Amino acid sequence: MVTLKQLAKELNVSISTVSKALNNSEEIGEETVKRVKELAQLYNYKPNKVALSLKQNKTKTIGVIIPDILNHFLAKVLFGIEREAALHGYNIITCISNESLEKEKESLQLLANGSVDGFILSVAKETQIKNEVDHFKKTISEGLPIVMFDRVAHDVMCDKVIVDDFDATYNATLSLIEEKRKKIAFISNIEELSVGKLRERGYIKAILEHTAYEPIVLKMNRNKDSQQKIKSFFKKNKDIDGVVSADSSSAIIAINMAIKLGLKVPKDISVIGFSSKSVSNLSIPRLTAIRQHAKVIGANAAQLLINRMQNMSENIDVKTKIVKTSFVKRKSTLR
Amino acid sequence: MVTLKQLAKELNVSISTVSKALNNSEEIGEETVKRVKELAQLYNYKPNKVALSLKQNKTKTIGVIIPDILNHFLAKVLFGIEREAALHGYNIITCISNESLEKEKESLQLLANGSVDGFILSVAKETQIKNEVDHFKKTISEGLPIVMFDRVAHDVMCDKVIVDDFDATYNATLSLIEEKRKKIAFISNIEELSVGKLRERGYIKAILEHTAYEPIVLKMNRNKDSQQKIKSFFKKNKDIDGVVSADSSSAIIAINMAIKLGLKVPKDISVIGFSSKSVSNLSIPRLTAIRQHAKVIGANAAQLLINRMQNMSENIDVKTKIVKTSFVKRKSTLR
DNA sequence: GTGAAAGCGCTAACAA
DNA sequence: TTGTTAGCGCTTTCAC
Repeated sequence: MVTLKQLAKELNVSISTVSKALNNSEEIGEETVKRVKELAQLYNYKPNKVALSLKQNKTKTIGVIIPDILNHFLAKVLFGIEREAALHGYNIITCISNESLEKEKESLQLLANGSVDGFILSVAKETQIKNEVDHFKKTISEGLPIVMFDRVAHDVMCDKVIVDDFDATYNATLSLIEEKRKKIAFISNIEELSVGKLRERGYIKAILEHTAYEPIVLKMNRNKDSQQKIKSFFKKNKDIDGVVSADSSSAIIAINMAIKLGLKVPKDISVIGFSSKSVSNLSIPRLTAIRQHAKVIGANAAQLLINRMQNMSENIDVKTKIVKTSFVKRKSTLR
Repeated sequence: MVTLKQLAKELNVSISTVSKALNNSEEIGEETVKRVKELAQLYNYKPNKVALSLKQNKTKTIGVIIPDILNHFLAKVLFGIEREAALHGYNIITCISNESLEKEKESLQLLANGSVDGFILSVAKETQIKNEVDHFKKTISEGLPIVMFDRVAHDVMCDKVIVDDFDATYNATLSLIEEKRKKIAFISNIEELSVGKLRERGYIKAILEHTAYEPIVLKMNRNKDSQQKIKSFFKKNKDIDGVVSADSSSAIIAINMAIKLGLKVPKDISVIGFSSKSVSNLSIPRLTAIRQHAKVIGANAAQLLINRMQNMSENIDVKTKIVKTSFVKRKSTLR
């Protein structure tokens, strides 16, 4: 990489002249500016990012800590973050906590050394289970703002972007009740997560508000054999005619299993799941889905963070932004 | 963040003494080292990464340019890269080209300003179609090594990690022929990509080597209605009893559509697709799959790059590493 | 055993 | 209009 120094030498002017010329300072003569710019162009000069960061004490880089990049929802949020960040001239450094508290702490530590100006993260499963938040608080106290999305730590004062999980499953369950479904089950493989709990509660509330209904819940471990679990569940709980699923894959499997067991979807059984478009399209009939607008969540998180970073002096109150889900009627439900 | 300067002031010693003490230099007295370390600990001192990078002229950061983070395979490679990089103390800056040549160029440009020490990337679709490679060559000539994976530009001299796509579909097709399938079709929604072409050729070769077989190919646009396309395809080409799919989602849809059309899988029709475990589990029966070992690919790419970066002086020959696919027999084929 | 000084690449206040 | 200088945080050579 060419440096100002080299350009200056070749042009027989001082470094600061070159710097000013390239930054369109009024101070420098037209002729000089022209000469400098031409040479810079020729050598494809780019100001060294590291030197700039050191000088200006900010990196224009956001640290993103994601629990699981293979989770489609989280990947999509990352996409939204990246796009919004790029729009504002920010880069993102991605760390994957792999749902581990230790790795999460480590990543936070590692990047809090001047590598980034702030963080966007979703809390790791282990962290949520153990309910640890000190590492977040410490980072914030060091002057690095955090924005949390989806899985948030309520005890930490910071900006947050969340989904109306509770309302979403509540409404989804209501809609199945309106379809006159009699036995509505809830399937989840994320019960340990804050969002998993909220989704379950939304379902429970809708069920308990209606006499003649009672909760039927299947909780699975993410890595276990879902097909078998769902099959036994269907066999054990005869006549289930409605399913609300907290994730996408179990919803797809539920549809396929129902068909396999000789049921017609949605004639005999309706299925609703949290899902993105691409996954909803995998089943026949297509899955009626609760969409979370992951990209919007990512974009919002990035906006909140960038806004906070650019106004570090003012002490803005922390915001919690709720991105509403939408209900996308496809073919796995009656209405 | 505390700096050496502040520590030095508080301890009434010089900056260099503090620096040396923290780096366990032999020069510094035991007592001093102890005092320094204690205060550093107290203030949670971390050496400023940016200053280090400037000083040492390397960032310990890898730029990763991914065409599409929502592609499960690519996301998984990213996971592999991140893990391997972290193991060696490297961070990754992620850019998403969104399959666009322009964005790819831009990202390369943007990070080639000292932000990263090298790149790992998979070539964007548009880039492959237009067959542009100058931006890669330019980056390399600026002293920033590139490692390409999966979708590579053959005209660029750099390390590469690829999959044995050709052999994989060739063998998959053979295995269907051995099952005594009579009409074997190939379904692809990635025909524009280098890997898509290779996969198709592998299939074609196997078919042409056997008289009594002829190629039946369905090419789809990624964003169009795959369910409808596959349905028409099945209806138009009666008696298809074997499917090799270049991607995972069309394989899953093919299984579901076959069932929907009254066929038994795998009794009446076998389906094989490129797929990861999690997606293969979505269909009933589970998809027999060609696994690409995405994480291994990512890890290999990271290793190649780190190795090259750490031996920039020596002029090592470029390597192309082939990560072999494995054939995972599940329930959508007879054998 | 400790400190002063230079230098990585850049910007900006100040001097000429 | 142009140049000199200091300084961002750190390491390292060379004096003391």
